[in-house]
Amino acid sequence: MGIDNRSRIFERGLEILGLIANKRAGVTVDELCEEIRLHRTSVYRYLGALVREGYVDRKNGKYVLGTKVLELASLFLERLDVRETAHPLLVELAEKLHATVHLAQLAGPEIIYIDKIETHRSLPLYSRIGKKAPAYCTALGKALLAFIPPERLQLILRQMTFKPYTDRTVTDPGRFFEELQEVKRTGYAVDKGEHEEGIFCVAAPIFDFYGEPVASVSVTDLMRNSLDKENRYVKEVTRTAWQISFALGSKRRTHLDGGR
Amino acid sequence: MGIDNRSRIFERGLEILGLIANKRAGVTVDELCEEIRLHRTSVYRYLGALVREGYVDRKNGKYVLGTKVLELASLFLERLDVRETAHPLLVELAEKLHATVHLAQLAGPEIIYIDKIETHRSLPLYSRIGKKAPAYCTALGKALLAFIPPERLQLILRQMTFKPYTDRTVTDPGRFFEELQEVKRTGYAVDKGEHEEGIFCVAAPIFDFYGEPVASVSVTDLMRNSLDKENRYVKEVTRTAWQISFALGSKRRTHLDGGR
DNA sequence: TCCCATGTTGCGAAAAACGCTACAACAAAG
DNA sequence: CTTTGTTGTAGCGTTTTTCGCAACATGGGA
Repeated sequence: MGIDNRSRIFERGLEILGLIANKRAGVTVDELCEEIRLHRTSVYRYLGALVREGYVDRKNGKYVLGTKVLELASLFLERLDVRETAHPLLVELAEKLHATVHLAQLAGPEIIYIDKIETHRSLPLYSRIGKKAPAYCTALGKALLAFIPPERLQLILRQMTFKPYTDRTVTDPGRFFEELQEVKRTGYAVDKGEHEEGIFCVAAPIFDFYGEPVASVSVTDLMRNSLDKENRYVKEVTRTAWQISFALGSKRRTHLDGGR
Repeated sequence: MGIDNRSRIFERGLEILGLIANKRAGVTVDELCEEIRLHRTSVYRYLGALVREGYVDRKNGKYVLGTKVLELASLFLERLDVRETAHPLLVELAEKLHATVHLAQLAGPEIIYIDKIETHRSLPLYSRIGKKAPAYCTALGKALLAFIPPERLQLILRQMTFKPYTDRTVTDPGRFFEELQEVKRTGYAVDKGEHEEGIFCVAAPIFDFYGEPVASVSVTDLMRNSLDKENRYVKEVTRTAWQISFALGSKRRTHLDGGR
């Protein structure tokens, strides 16, 4: 952490950019002079650089943010990989709960695991990074399906065949759809041995900058668990999912918010 | 047009920010030194300011864009009333045509996407909000260039380099100018695989209260389409553009009316 | 251990910014 | 039609800041 005050001019320039950003209606040169206590001439020179580089535009004699900031933000988002962002938080979650944690994306009517964190106590499971599993009988899948746009959901439902993996697997489309509504309402999904016998999962969706569900995170344990433990899983998984969403720049405040 | 080279330091700082933005994997101090031919010490001081203000973060010893750029971009988008006004109408258009819809602004000789609506059937495209594309080979760009004041057009034309993206890209300035006249006459622009191979676009300009073209709206599809479908796209896109213009208080009755 | 890459600090020479004045272009007011 | 005010440029002496050098930490990896 370099606490080096020695690039004052550049810092002041950035400060001016920040000031302009925070005035939605635009700002005049004199207002800027007032705020940073500089001579008009000097402010013009900062503005010249900002305008030349595209960070600031002139609109009806006032200065407003330019398109360059959008361009940078797009590059910032491009670099943001859900997996990279999520990983440390997933490790933290796995360690806190002493259980296996998964990260998955939708791939048609299936999910694909894109990350997996095991702890010393974790169970031998079917999953592996890159492996696929059906979406309709996994918590990870349901957490995602519940939040995608209705048209896309319909499309995916049509591609699905509800094959029973265990005697708890939901195979009735109507009942499945109802379950998704419940997931949408509560913000998390569960799987009680619907895919693998005796395996219990809780999952929550992760939203990106645009409010779109891009991945989901889950914790896995044996089914013979107390209600207390189950509640703790729900709480921690949703918390982690929310943290990841936040790190991705999501604007959602709760799972009930609409996208965008 | 302030041609005042006198804020070199600030400008150089912004240049450094731009360099960092364009390296997705992050950049080291020495790489930056190389690029701008400055001593390592100085670069550190610029970076110090950028990190302090949140424009840049350190990630594994490399420097990458920070969250501040996202923050500014969201403020930028918030200020755009075109976008807010247009959004519901764009969604409607996308649903009606089952195709991807874009909203863009001019940014010098390029366009920048400020909104994008996808449907379940939409194509995987290169675009993203905040991303830029050349104006001369996109329908969105041509729809805007055709309606800006001649002096401004001349200025922008001088900044353009006509690089061929596909073998259909128009690279002759004279022919391009003629095409703009045609766009001005008909009120809409098309792009038949001039930017992305096999991609077809129709765009129409949006005018604000003062009759100035402030944005354009487009619909995108594959090129293998019937003339009927093409005509439908033209009709619907221009209709939506007019609705948005109207909502912005545009006084134009047709695209042939003069501005102001 | 030494080495090399990475990051921090002190200081003088050199360069840039600051802010003064002056001035042009334009609009609104008198 | 002049006056007054606003907005943006330009030149230049003075003052402040930066630049780049060298020296100095730090902290792995061969």
